[in-house]
Amino acid sequence: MSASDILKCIADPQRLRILNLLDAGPLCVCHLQEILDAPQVRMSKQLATMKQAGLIAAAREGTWMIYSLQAPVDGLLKANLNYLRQADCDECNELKSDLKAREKLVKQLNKDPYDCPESVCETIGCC
Amino acid sequence: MSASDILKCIADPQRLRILNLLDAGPLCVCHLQEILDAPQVRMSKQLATMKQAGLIAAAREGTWMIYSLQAPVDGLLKANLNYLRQADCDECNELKSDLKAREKLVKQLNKDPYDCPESVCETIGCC
DNA sequence: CTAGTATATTCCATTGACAGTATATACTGA
DNA sequence: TCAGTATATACTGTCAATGGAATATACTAG
Repeated sequence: MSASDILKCIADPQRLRILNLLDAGPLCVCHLQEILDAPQVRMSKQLATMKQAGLIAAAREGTWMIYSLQAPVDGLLKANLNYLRQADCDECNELKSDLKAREKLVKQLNKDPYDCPESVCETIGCC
Repeated sequence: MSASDILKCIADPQRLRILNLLDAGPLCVCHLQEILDAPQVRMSKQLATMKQAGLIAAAREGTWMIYSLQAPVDGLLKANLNYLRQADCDECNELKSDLKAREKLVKQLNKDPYDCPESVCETIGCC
């Protein structure tokens, strides 16, 4: 996995948003879909791409798949996320609001624990 | 010019090498060709791409074109160059050796001042 | 075993990036 | 004006990325 390959992953707006969200903690596919308002196929394929690239890891919990950044988190990815989250541009602001949407979703799941299996809640820390 | 567009520029190995070299100071097309061992067409087109992206600037000196990083240097680009130059990977090491090749070239031009017009020498600091 | 839910994969079409060849442009010096 | 050098652009073919529709898989609950 070369630096260029990692940068190509990051260079896609939606993949970047996914990586940004996962950096705040694991999430399952359906929650990513919801936050990013993306169709299932696209999400699944982008996740597959990044998994192949070694940037993220998947773990099954029943019928759900939980994705997280592959540990140890790639330094180049981390450097870019750090930069973009403190910078001021359209895409950077979107990353910030995505993180807020994530918070909101987690709180909502806290109220409605039946929305996801208990083991999932433990993993993503929502309930 | 979005963050993704800039990342797409950086994500190409040869464009990255060009940006890395220009970060050490301006260079003309023929010198870039020489250091990167790339045909003229390819070099010219990649430079055009990055110029359109607003990452680099061009200045004519007679028949020569001198390229430099567009000031102020884009923060995202800088962050990536900084990271990659201190990291340890194949591409990172190539960036380091490119900088050495640049040094060598400048010294060589110092000895052979007729290789390039005087105004060029002043700009790139070779003679 | 069946139905249902969550996710992945296959197939197909479209678009975009990139390379190379040939040609054009911009400039210099005689 | 002409020849030569440095660089840019147009044209064309090829290959990779991306998206959507349909389908397949993996799992759970009954």
